[in-house]
Amino acid sequence: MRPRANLRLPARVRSTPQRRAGLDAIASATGAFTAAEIYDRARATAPKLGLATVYRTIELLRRAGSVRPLAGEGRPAYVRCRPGHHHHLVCVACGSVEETELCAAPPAAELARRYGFAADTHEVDFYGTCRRCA
Amino acid sequence: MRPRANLRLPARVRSTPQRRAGLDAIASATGAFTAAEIYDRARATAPKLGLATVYRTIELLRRAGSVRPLAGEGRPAYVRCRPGHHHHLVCVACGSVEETELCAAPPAAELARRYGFAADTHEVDFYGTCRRCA
DNA sequence: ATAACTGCAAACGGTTTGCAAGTCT
DNA sequence: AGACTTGCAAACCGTTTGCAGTTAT
Repeated sequence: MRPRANLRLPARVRSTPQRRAGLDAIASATGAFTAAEIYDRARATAPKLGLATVYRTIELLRRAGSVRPLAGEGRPAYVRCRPGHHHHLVCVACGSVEETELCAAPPAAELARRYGFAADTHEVDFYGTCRRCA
Repeated sequence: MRPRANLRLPARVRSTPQRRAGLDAIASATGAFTAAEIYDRARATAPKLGLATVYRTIELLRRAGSVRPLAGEGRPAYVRCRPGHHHHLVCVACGSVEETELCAAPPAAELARRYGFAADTHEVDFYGTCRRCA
């Protein structure tokens, strides 16, 4: 559980029952989630919801920075997150995802100096066992 | 081009023409590569090679730590790499991939203290522009 | 001799797309 | 009214799998 993230649709899009249902399902997700899970959950309130619409809603939120695809091990999944720089602690036991502002990235200046590499972004995900699954 | 990595099959597997072809194609890859690219390239030397065999060869090397799936943006791909702890600098312009041993990952102790999280592994990939594409 | 390996083709799972019908503003 | 959104079903893409035949050891 947890104080639910304030999750909103981007400015210029319409508010439809389907989007609200998807949004609510994502807002109440506790950890990593898949599109199918959101689909199942959201259909409780919007029975005729289509899976494609769920994907479209996720994409909407991804562009807004409120959802990220999770790259690592196992099945593809997404995480709800706040915009801005942070990384994820992914529990391989229960799938919960916690955010941390601790950043594993060497400073860009160091990469530039040593490799001539201009880093735009980086992806960092930690995989391990969370407190409750320990 | 570049000094080619010494890329070898794991100990207990058989050396077949198909595997050698796949192995060579991977060994001579300059940056990130897809299974389909390896397939195309390897068929020059092993015309009857099947795509499934390419995947099986990649999996072999992945388990040996010589190849990693690349998570980030864009199409799925793999990178050849040496075993051991390191991260990747992925050029979004040309697709080249460089390894760096630089790692500023927060020490496991810090994650444990702050989040009760026991980190097993982490994935870090940098996306930006390499020296030549600057 | 035999266990490992291969190609093929079909199956798979997640995601995307084209389109006609419906809905928000 | 008009642009945006939706559901549906089919298409897509990368990957995996079952299997009968082949090959390295």
